[in-house]
Amino acid sequence: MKTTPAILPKNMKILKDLGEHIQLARLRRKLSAEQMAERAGLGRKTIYNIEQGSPTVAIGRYLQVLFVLGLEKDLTQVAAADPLGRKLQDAGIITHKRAPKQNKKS
Amino acid sequence: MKTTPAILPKNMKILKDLGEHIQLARLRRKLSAEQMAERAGLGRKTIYNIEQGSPTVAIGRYLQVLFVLGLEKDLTQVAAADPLGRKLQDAGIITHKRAPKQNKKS
DNA sequence: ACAAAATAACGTGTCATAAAAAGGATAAAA
DNA sequence: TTTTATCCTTTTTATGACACGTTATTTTGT
Repeated sequence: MKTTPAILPKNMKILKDLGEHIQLARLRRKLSAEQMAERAGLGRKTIYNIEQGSPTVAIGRYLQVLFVLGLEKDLTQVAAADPLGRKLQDAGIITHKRAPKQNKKS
Repeated sequence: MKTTPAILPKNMKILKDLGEHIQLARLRRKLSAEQMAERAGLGRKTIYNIEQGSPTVAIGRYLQVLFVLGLEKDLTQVAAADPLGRKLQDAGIITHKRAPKQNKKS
């Protein structure tokens, strides 16, 4: 019975901060939680959960909210740069479509 | 019967791109989807869904994956700046903890 | 070096179950 | 009075386990 994987406090904070930023952005636009819910096509409670930084809310719903705020573009930056990955790639030049085989058995 | 809210193609693309970026980051690290699943504490199918840009995957699971890749910090940038919101705020200076009353029903 | 065989990674389906989301209700705060 | 925090219940949905065929990569044989 795999349950929701434990999320480190450090990572919870990331979501909590994200929720706070979203709430502040909403308030700056003078929108009530209910108005936000309507415009995003979600329930009031989901808005609440998002602003609390709940890890269980689907990313699509976060996106709907960000879209109402006009902030959806921010998501395009996530995982886009990956400087460490580039470095790792430089070490082994060839680009694959799949991960290399890792000699699982025998 | 509120179902999953329709997500605009434009927004779907954002998620699709995010998924691709995550997959590329994984491949650069030479991790198989299964290894990623183990490290993130998720199923391989969820990894697959994330890399396809599924809007239904919980943000906490995206976060777990980003954390394995060392890219979780990218999320801290989302909704953090809000230049439009600042402008709007400048227009009406006062900051509230709640949205203003909006005369709902006469 | 080249082709074929071996094997691991991947795409995708089904199904049972854990979990998300909405709706309603209430109390408290602004 | 309106907005917000939070609880509870029910319906809907996502997730993980398993499985199977496909495809990429590596290895083996010549």
